[in-house]
Amino acid sequence: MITMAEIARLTHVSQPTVSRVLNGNPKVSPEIRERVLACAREHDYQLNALAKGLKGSPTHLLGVLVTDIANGFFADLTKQIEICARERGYSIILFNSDYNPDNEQEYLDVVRRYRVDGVLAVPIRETSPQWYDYVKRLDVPVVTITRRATGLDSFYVDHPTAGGQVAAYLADRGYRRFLFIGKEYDGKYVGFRQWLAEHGLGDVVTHQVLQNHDQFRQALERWLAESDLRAAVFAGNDIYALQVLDILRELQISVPAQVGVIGFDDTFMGQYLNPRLSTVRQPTAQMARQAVNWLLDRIEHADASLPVQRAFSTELVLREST
Amino acid sequence: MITMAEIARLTHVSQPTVSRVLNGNPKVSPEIRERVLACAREHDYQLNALAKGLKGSPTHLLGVLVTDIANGFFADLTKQIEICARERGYSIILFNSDYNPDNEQEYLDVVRRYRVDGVLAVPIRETSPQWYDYVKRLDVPVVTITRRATGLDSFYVDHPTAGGQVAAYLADRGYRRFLFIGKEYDGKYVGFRQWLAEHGLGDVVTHQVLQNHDQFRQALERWLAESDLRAAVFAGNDIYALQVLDILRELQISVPAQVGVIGFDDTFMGQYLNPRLSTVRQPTAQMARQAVNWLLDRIEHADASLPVQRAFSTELVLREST
DNA sequence: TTGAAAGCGCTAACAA
DNA sequence: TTGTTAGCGCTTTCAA
Repeated sequence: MITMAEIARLTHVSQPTVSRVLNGNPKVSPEIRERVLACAREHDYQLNALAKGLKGSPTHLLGVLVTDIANGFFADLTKQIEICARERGYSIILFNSDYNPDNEQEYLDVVRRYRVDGVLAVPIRETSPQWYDYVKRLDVPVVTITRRATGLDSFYVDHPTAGGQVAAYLADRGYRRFLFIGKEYDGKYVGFRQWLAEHGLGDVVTHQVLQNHDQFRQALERWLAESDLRAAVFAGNDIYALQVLDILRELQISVPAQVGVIGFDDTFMGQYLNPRLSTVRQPTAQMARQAVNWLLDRIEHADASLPVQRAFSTELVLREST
Repeated sequence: MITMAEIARLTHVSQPTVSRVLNGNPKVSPEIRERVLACAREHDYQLNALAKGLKGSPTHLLGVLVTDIANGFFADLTKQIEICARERGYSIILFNSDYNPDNEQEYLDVVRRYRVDGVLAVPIRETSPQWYDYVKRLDVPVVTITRRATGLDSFYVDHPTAGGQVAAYLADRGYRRFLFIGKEYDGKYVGFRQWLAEHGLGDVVTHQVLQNHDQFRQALERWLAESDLRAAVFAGNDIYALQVLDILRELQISVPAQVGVIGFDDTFMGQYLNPRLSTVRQPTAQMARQAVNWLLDRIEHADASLPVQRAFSTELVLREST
């Protein structure tokens, strides 16, 4: 690959002059500019971003850390991030933590090696001191996305609030027993439970982790048999909801007539499912766009203002399943 | 961020000695090694990959170019690529071409700027001379994945063959009219049509591009009204299939009783749809793994053997929709 | 076994 | 307006 020095030799100018031309510095004579540009074009010159970055100038690389790119929601988020970053001239290094904190930590090291200008992350344990400490030790800005991390720039939807929103809706809709699919400490479940408790429904809610089909089918069957109050399932994400719908069909339980189902994330497929899935929409594109722009502003203006905590509101998307 | 020179100063050795220690060169005295390692650990040293890459040594960066990361199939593929690359110590720069050849070309330039060691790509126009020429001009190995590109390393499933496989299955299943959803030049459609033509069914097959719901619904309705031969829809990917199922439900046409539907890719959701989706499985993980390993072997052993064309076979996954 | 010196390709400061 | 020089952090000779 041809270098500036080489072009300089071929066009009989100094190498810094080539640099000036290629960087659009106005104070070069038109003839030299022409000669250099022609030569660069002819030899298909490409800047060596490594050499440039070495001199301390920005690498225009962003680290993007997500938990699981195969999940449609994060795939979509990543896509938005990539589009937005590209618009501003940045490329992204992608890393998948797979919900493993060791991977997460390793990645933050890798990211430093490549001297990325900043990091966008969906952290695993956003509230843990380790995450906070680790981020604080990095020498580049880090923005947390989709989760709220105290003391760090965060662009997120408030999961407890969203959980409460779902509870209110389901209760209003006449449901009187509730099953949440996901981890007990999931913010959505916390807010869901809390709303129900505050409205006298605290003893009719439980949760279940979805591990595999059979285990879950049994658990669901058992739960349904326990009572004949009108029941609703709140799935922690649309993928769980999809699986719940499938099992209910196996059990020949009709949705929403016998059991209501609501998901979370409003992934693409939800609108086409049978029955169409009620769910909670996160403003993915907006969140991604604002997070990227905020990060890049911090980078480009060496902005050291206080961390922002930007909460986005969720929106109930009501379709056929509730 | 601390540098080798800094560590050298602190430990009273020369900077190259620090380099030796950090690179595990055996010929350094144990005491020095200890001192240097301790200092590096204490100051949380991280190699500057840019400086290293500048010296011509590998960057351990791979460019990954996909058409649409938001499509579950490519999200899955990317995930597998990332896992496999990380196992061998490489990080990936991700690009989304969005089926736009301009983006594609731009990315190949960006990738050169960062001096990636190699590229894995899902090209848009894998058979076009432009793609071939562009790849040939790059000075790093490029491996084409999921598509077959003549003259270049390719790890793919043969789409025409898969299309033929689908045709044979549908015909055998008693279907007598066929609609393919996708572009006319799609390899799957080519093979599909060819098989049908060879078996006297060439005049009962057509195709339709899915642009938006209404346009497609009308087209589908019209097509269904044209004849009452037993009809099947072959969707170019599972996402199309999902939409076809939805429209058929709107039209109150039962699947598979009145119309059969088969998808392509075997994305995760297919097994949970109602009805469960028949589809064609690509061996994603295997394809990704072999492609990455092949690419890395080329890189690491400066292997300049002839291009390989590795075709993977697809597998019909028969569920409820046909 | 260790150090000195050079150089990768670029930007930035300073001179001319 | 252009060139000279230095230096970013590292690896790689070559000497000692």
